[in-house]
Amino acid sequence: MAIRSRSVVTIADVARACGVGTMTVSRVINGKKHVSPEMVQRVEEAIARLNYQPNEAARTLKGRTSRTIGLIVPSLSDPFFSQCAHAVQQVAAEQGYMTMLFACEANRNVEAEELSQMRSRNIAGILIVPSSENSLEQLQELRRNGMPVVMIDRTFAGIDVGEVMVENIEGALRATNHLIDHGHQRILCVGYDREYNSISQRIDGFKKAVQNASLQPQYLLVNRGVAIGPRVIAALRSPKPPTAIFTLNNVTSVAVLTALKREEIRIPQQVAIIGFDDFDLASLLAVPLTAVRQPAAELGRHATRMLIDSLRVGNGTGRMPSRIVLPTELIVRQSCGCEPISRIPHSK
Amino acid sequence: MAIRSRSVVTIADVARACGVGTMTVSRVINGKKHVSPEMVQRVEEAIARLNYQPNEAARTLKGRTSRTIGLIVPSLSDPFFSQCAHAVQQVAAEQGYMTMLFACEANRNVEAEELSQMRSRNIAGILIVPSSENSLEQLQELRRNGMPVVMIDRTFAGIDVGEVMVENIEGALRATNHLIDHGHQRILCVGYDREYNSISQRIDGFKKAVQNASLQPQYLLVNRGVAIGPRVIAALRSPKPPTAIFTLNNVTSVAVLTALKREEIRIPQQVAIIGFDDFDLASLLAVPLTAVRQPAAELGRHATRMLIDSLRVGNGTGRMPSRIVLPTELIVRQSCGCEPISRIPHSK
DNA sequence: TGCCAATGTGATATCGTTCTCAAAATCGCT
DNA sequence: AGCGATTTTGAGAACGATATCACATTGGCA
Repeated sequence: MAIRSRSVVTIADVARACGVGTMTVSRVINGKKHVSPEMVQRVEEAIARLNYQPNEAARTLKGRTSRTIGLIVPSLSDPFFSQCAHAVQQVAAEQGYMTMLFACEANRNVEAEELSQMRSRNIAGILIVPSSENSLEQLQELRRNGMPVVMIDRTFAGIDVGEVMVENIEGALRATNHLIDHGHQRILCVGYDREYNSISQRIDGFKKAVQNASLQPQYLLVNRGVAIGPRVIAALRSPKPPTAIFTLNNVTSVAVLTALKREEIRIPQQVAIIGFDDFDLASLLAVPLTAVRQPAAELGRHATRMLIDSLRVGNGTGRMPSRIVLPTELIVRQSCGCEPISRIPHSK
Repeated sequence: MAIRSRSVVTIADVARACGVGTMTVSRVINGKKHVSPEMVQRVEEAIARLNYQPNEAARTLKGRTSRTIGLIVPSLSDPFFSQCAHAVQQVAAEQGYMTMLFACEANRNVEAEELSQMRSRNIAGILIVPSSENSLEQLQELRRNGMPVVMIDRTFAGIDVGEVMVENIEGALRATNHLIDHGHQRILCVGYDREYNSISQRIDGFKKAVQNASLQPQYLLVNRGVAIGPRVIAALRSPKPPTAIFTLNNVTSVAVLTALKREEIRIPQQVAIIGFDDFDLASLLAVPLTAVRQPAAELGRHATRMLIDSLRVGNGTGRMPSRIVLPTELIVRQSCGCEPISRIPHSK
């Protein structure tokens, strides 16, 4: 025979304990004006004594918006996303917001379902690393209803959301140039097909660098789900094989490295490699990987601040004009053929 | 002049559209009995047409509990935790629960703050990888009020929460034995001091194996915040240096590997190493790391199921009797001195 | 036929908070 | 002293959903 007693202390209890009305207590809690100092003290004492905590559900119901932001990422197994999520959660917490976490596994249905959940839960705003164009319409609908939205890492055209990106073109350009500087003439760009504009931009950067050097760009772009390793090996066994590889993201780098290891192809002697997206263990690899570092945590931080700012000023229906683009950094290690030296910060 | 219109459609709107009372609509939504089939159809149509979604805040306020679980992890940068978090989120979503994510950075104040947030948000239950004993009292208080709690990876005595652990003792024993089988006589156990019982158990397993072989256990246990790399190097330069190292967790392994690399100490020739806790890139390292694999995702899955089960049956005030212990697996690679062979599954 | 049970439906109270508005008290100024 | 302006306070109505209870309507069965 369970007696449910969770969170029994209500604002009314506090009010009664002080012999005042609930409104007075409410005003004290919310730091409003028009309360006498002594009253503030008396109420605060009672709150502490009774261990009172406001019921967020009631507040949300009344105020129409919870102090909660939703974060949708494709997955947490990719350190890029988990670092980003981590930063989001931290900044949000600092600002008094909770983070509702969603990992959609790049599944459009899941993403859609999650967005719909957001609506019913009076989420204050949405941070999303969008996985597919399919949710676009739903996001637009949410925007129309005044929901602030910030896209991280990737964006889609035609929707007025906040955007926090990295300098993909410049980063890819810089990386490719580095390979060219090493004397490579046949460079293979490996990754998933132009799913997102971030990937597109990286491909564009690669192309630009290669063409600037009057070389022929080579591509190996596959669809999600296709094993990329064997394709790379095949390319390396073709008549005029690439002497260097530029991988478009984290998972691609790992896939390629794994394949190269299995086939015992030596880096950088037989093939050099630079990856877009750095990761913690890159320096401990058999051949430490030269990589374009994306400031994952920074991305998350900026996005969260942007979102919360727009929450504060506007009532949500305002536009989301902002766009932040963060620089990348080329971390030179040995997979490109360099002796390990230094970091080359990247600026325009 | 913004007109706020978010989520205007209420249950009353649906009721009006059907010319019925709100209770009828509510009954349809919640699949209760006592509604005629035609009415169900009519209401469901209206719901779809109006794109109605129930307001969770209102439901929570009335029902006293939200369909939301809280997850507290020390950090997301450790892949062990992020994999775990990922699994939690997935299982929860399948069961219709949302996941509120918290990363406490092993900061006791943050953890406390987060727990108190949980209370005010009518969280249905808590999953926690506890960071310190400090929150124990608070957790106990929550338990007393009927909040289901499941601890993951670590537990503390004297509190009746659900527990999902791995076989730490057996895993450490197995790993240490493997080193002993390689002929090592002086094995150093490296890690952070007995902060958690999971670490304690690993140390116990190590000790047991070493003593079974009539060897002297050697320890290098530091407090959090102390750089572990230099200490290891110092130990290796002592008169009778260890010939093998057993690291107690992920971050320790990485710290040690980094130090060994910097000092150009060769693995496994100069020192062999086995780590507790495997990670994705372990096989791509300069010397692929032999490690005890913990089923991080499984841990998260089991914990989530346990929590949600206890949510369903009890009204929360029941006891949380369960304890699940999952097996580990020794992944043999080359850092132990083996040629790369196979996985040795671990069973009692 | 009469009566109890089961079914379908809606009016109303309630959850805990904040908003609106009005009343009371205080102050400043002519 | 008089009067408007300001501060301090509280009563009551929301917010949107569900629980409770009451009221019809049906059906089964003696």
